[in-house]
Amino acid sequence: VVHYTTLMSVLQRAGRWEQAMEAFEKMEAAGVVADVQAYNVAITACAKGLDWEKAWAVFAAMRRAGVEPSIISYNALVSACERCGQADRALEVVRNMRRKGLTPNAVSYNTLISAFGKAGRYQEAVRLHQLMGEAGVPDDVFTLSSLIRASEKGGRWRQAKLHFDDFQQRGVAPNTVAYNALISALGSSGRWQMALEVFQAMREDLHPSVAPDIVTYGSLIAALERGGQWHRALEVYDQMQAEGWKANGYIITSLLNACEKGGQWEKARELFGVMQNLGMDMD
RNA sequence: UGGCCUAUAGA
Repeated sequence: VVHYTTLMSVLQRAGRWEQAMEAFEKMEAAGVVADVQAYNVAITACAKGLDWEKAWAVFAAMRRAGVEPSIISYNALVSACERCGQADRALEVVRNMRRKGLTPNAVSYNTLISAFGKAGRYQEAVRLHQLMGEAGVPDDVFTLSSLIRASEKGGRWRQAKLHFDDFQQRGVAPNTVAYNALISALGSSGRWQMALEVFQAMREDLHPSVAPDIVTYGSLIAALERGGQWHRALEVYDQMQAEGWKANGYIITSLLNACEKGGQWEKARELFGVMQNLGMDMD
């Protein structure tokens, strides 16, 4: 069982969720009895495949087999709902969890907050955060990035910044993802100057867990593109390369859009060449 | 500490 579960875990993390499910079926066909962890990985694989119904089916099969779902099983099911845009169903799963005597933990709350944020239901996301505190479950950096993302949906860049500052003041140190989310939220609202400021603050942050990554640059370049700042976008691109980062599809597309808006056809042509060297499709 | 759950970028 451990070998199968390890294999499934690796496949699912590599995005090969279909193969992970095949391994699960092969395991059962081979007469190996699945344990909780094996079921949990299977549910996660379904979640990655954006198939909450299949996740639900695996969960039901687990119960039928007499295997007690753990809090992780429930959380994995909540995650499946979250990924499929089923916020209300996610909440229902957490209610079922409580009914079984399991207490929702930080992962449960964070996933719910993310689900409501993705659904554009900011107020409910904030309400869940409040309930989390009342339940004595400490919020963390996952909560923070989920709340920032929830703010971004409705163009609430001020709220995004407030969440960021609030967490920081309470001693929850932002990490790379939290900074990235904030840069993205500011960019969506057209606040490219502030996005640049946050990027600067990020570089000055002493914590080792806040090093800019490829998503940071993607978010910042997108923010500049939206603001019509093609020249600054290209500057950031140069800086990124100087630090050893290789462009990906997100970056190139944003830069192409930026150049197009600015009428920079020469630059766009260069980027086209880069894209082809990277073996990307040009659609 | 051999296997399981949550957050961030473009079109």
